[in-house]
Amino acid sequence: MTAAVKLAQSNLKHEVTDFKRRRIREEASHLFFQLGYEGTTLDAIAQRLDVTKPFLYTHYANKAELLYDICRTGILQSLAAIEPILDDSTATATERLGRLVEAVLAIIFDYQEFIVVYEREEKNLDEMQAREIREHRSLFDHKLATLLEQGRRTGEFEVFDAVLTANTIGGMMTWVALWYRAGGKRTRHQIISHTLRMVFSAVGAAQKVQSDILPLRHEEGGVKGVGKL
Amino acid sequence: MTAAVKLAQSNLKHEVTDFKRRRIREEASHLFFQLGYEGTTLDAIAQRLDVTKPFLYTHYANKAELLYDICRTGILQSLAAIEPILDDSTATATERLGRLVEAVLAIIFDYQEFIVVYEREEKNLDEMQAREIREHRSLFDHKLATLLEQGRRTGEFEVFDAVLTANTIGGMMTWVALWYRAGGKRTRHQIISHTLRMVFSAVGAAQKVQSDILPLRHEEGGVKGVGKL
DNA sequence: TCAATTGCATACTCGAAAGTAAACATGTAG
DNA sequence: CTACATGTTTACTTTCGAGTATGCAATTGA
Repeated sequence: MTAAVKLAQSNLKHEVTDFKRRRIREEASHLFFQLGYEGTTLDAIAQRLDVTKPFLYTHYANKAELLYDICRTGILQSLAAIEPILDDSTATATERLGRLVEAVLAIIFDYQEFIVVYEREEKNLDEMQAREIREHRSLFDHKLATLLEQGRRTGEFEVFDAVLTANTIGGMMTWVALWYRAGGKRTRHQIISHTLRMVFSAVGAAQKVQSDILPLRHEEGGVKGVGKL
Repeated sequence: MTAAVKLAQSNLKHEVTDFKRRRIREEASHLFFQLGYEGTTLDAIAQRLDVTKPFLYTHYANKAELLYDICRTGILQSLAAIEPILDDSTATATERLGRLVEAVLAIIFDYQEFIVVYEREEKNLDEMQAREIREHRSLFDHKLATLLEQGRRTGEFEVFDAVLTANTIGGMMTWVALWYRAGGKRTRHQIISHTLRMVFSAVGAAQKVQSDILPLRHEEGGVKGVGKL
């Protein structure tokens, strides 16, 4: 067997392995999301994947490492989504902030369970792994704060405490992950529009009126749809 | 023994009982906060209270009921804090909103662990109890949305979707509970001021400049204190 | 003084789940 | 045809923690 063929097979194998890990992450995060980390057994995860428990141990050393892989994926996806936007030096801070919010919310809708699991189950991570993930998280907040600071310098934003404001904006988006349920009263599009409003007002930015952000009609006699978003 | 004396003793006993339940709630919520619901053993709670596990069963039928008591206390404190403010018909919507934010943040600082435990561990509640607490939570959101709607009618606020905006404001405050740690870089007072800013901008309210809300000084060369709030 | 109730602890049961040892099937190189 | 590697399962161990049966000491009431 030539070296080239061996390499090709090795690559293939890694792809297969990564595919399997991805499938495990998906099913495990779904169960962690519903039942919690401690409330989910490895047998239950294995059953959803139509394999057995020892099989999982061929991909993860233990249960905590599986949780780590899930949390890591969520935060790395978010970081990957914002980096090209922040690096685009041709765009104004306002444009970048708007695109950032849209990109992060897209990730939040796609990886909601990963993100919620991280928020809720961080305490179950190994100390080392928790620290690594917290650093990624800090990096995210730092990048956002830096963008706000840039906008303040150009006069686009009116921000008094960039760190706290970045934290609030990050919190707004994470909060969406925590309450959003598909099939609720608000569409994803409405949530994105609303969040853009909130974010721009938080930084004191002049919002361009977007034709697709329409106010809801206000009916008489109270607030509609309370409690069921 | 007269009926009056019996009643007095009964009240006394209830006070003692309530005091004990309160102590149990405090220690249990502290451990649930640190280690999670499933990660905390009843033995560990008992040890912190210098009693034994069966003692806990004289006050709670099971572990889930203890969690219920904690979650219930957190949300009921929040509701109790906002009710007199919302009922004060002499105040403008703007005034009431400001007082509401201050009152809820005060509760969040005092009952932080209760609130975080509810956010993280709701899935471990019995279905009936979870529903009851969710209803209290909905009531909170509804009252806040109603206030926003009132402010919109008086022209004080510019709110396009009162339900979503109320949800965002509630989320901002809950988010504080999720990240705040005593001894961090921001004082409670700074956090309250910042949150008031964010909330008023979210509803498009004209903020009165408050002498005690001072901007942080902006130093050269980047963002300070990132990751350590 | 002596029941009876209360308040709590000691010591147990029992189920569940993480992790493992060993076997087994299937393919592949020599 | 045989030996070894790969991928997966069956069947096991072991620990741990929720919940309980029972006992005992102190207080209360007659």
